[in-house]
Amino acid sequence: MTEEIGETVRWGVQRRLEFIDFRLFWDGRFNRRDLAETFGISAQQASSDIAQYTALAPGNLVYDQTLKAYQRAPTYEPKLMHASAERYLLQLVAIENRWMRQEDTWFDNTPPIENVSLLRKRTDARILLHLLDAINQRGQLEIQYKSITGSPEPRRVIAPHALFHAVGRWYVRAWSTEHSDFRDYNLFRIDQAGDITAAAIDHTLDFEWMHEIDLILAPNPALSESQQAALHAEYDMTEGRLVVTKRLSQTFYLMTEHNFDVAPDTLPPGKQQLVLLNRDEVVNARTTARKLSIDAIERASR
Amino acid sequence: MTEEIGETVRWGVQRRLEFIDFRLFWDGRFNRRDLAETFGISAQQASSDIAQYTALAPGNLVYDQTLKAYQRAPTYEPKLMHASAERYLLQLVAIENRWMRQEDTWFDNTPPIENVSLLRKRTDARILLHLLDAINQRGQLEIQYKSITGSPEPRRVIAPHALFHAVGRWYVRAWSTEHSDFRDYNLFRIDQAGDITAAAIDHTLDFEWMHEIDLILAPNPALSESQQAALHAEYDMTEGRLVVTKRLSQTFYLMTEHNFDVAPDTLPPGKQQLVLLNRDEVVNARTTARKLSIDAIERASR
DNA sequence: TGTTGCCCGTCAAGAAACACGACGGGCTAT
DNA sequence: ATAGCCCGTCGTGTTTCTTGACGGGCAACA
Repeated sequence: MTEEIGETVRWGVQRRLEFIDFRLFWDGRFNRRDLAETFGISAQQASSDIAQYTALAPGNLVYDQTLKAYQRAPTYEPKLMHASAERYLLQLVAIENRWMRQEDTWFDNTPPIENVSLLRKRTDARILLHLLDAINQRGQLEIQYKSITGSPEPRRVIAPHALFHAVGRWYVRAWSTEHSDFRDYNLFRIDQAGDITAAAIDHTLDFEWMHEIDLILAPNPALSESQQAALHAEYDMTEGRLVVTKRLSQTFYLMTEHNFDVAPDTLPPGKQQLVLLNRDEVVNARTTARKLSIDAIERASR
Repeated sequence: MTEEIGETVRWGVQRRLEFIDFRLFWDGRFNRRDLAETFGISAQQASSDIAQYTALAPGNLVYDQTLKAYQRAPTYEPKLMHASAERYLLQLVAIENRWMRQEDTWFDNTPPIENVSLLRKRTDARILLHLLDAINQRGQLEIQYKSITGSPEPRRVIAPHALFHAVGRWYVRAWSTEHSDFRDYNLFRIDQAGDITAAAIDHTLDFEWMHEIDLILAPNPALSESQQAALHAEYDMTEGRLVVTKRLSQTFYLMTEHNFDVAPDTLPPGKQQLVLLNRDEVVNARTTARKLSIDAIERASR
C-alpha cells in the first residue's frame, strides 16, 4: 500500500489520502472537518490534502456547497484502498461487540448492523499472550481449565503449538502432560496461565494435526434441484462436488458444524444442507492417525 | 487514543509509539528496522521514537545486544494500546482468509493459526456498497438473487433497511415489492445490484424487526452437573439462566444455530448444549408480529 | 434585507518533524 | 582481524505542518 502511489509521500499523508478514499467508497461523503479531526491536523493542511487527492483522482469527488461536504462522484473509482467487503463487515461486528472502539476506525455513522450470535465471555488478552509466547518458545505452562468433560482437576500443564478457530470458538492445540496426549483446549475455558518452562515434546508427533485429508462434500440430494443449485453456487463447487483439505483433528469440528455426525433422515434436509461423501474414510483416518501417534510417542519416550 | 498521552504529539508519532507497544505486547520483540520500514521513516527518526517511548514507559523494554532487538521487559505494562484478544484474533483470521493483507497490519511473524470453517464465496464490495447507499437514502434497488427456496424469477426489487450477521453469514433485511413482505436476503446470493430509486415503504412497519423479545436459555439438563457448570461459566449465566434480548425476526437464526428447532431427545445432548425455556412464547410472538405487520401494511397501502 | 455562522480556499511566516551525511560503539560470523 | 549489521548521536538542510489573516458561498435568523 505504502509504495503504490508514490514513494515521495510520507506515511501520514498516505493514510489521510486513504481515509478520503475510504469515506468516499463507504459513506459516499466526507468533510474537511472529518479529515482534520480524525488526524489532528489543521484545517489548512486538510485542504491541501484534499487538493492532493483531487489531483490524483480528479473524477472521484465533487464538492456540494449545499450539503457542505465532498460527495462521491458518479465516475468514482477506488484509488488507494483495496475494498474488501468482509473486512468492512468484520470491523462493524468488532465495534458492536466492543472489540474495537469506533474512534480506532474510520467510520463516521455506522450503518444499522447487528450481530445475532450469543455473546460469550471475552478472552483474556494476557492469557492469549502467554499461550503465544509458549508457542513461540516451544515451551509448556500450567493452566486452570474448566473442562466440559467433567475432569475434576482444573489445573493442567500443556505445551501448545497452534491456535485455530472453529464453530465460533477459539481453541489451542496442545500436548497434555497429564494425559500424554495432544488435545484441543477452548480458549474461553482457560482461566489462568502460569510461567513458561521448557517442553520436552516434539510437536511433529501430533499426527492428527500434521496430516491432512480431503473432505468430499456435495449438496444434500434430499433437497430440491434449485436448492442444490444455490448451494453449488454459494460454495463454488465444481460438478456438484466441493473438495476441501483439512487437518485430521479439525474434521471433527466441520462434522459438528454441518451435522455430518447425525444419521441421515434424523434431521430435516434444511439442517443438513451438505453431505460428506467419504465420511467413513475420514473417521477411519482420524482414529488410525491417533493410534499411530500414541505409538510413536511411546517409542520416543522409551 | 490520540489524546490520552499528550495533546502535543502528532498523529503519526502517536501511531508509531502505539506500534512499539503492539509489538512488545504480542511479539515480545521488535527492531529499529521494523519501525523504520513499516512507516517509511529514517533509522535516525526511528531511534528518536524509541527514545521517546522509553521515556514514557521506562520499564517496558530492554535492548538485547545478542539478539539485536528490543525485548519485552518482565515489568512490561501496556501503555498506548488497549489489548483486545478478540481484535487480534480477528485480524489473524482476516489475513488467513485474504480479507486483509499482512502489510496492512502490524504483525511480524503471524503465529500458527487456522480457520476451520468452509470458505464461502466472497461478498462483492460493490454490491455491499449499493445496499448501504440504499439503506442510507431509504431507497430501493433491483437485485439478482439465487434463492434457495427455488423461486424461478431471480430478479427482485427490494428496499433494504438493515444488515445483520447470523450463523456465519451476512443478511440484509429488506422489503420485497414482489412479495409485499419484509424478508432476509443472504448477501452471498446477491449477484448484481442496480440503480437506486425512491422507496415507498415505511420500515417501521417491519414489526418482526422492530419488536424484541427476551429469550430465556439454560444448560441442557440432560448434561452432567459439571458440563452444565462449564456452560454456566462460558455464557456468564446468573442462577442457571441466560436472558438475551433479540429482534423477533432474528430469533429464527438463534434457534437454527443452537438446534432449538429440533425436538428434544432427537439429538445427543452434546449437540443441544442449551435449551430455550420459553420456546412457545417466542414462536407465537413471531407469528403474531408477522400477522400484525401484514395487516398494518395492508391498511397503510389503502 | 442584512447579519451571523459555518463551510470552504489561499497566501505568508515560523515551528516542528524528518531526511541525509558522518561518526563511534558493540556483537557475530567468516 | 576483518567485514557486516545492529544500535545511538551530532549537525544541517528540507519538507511538513501550524498559526494568523483574508476572502467567497450558502443557509438560517431577526
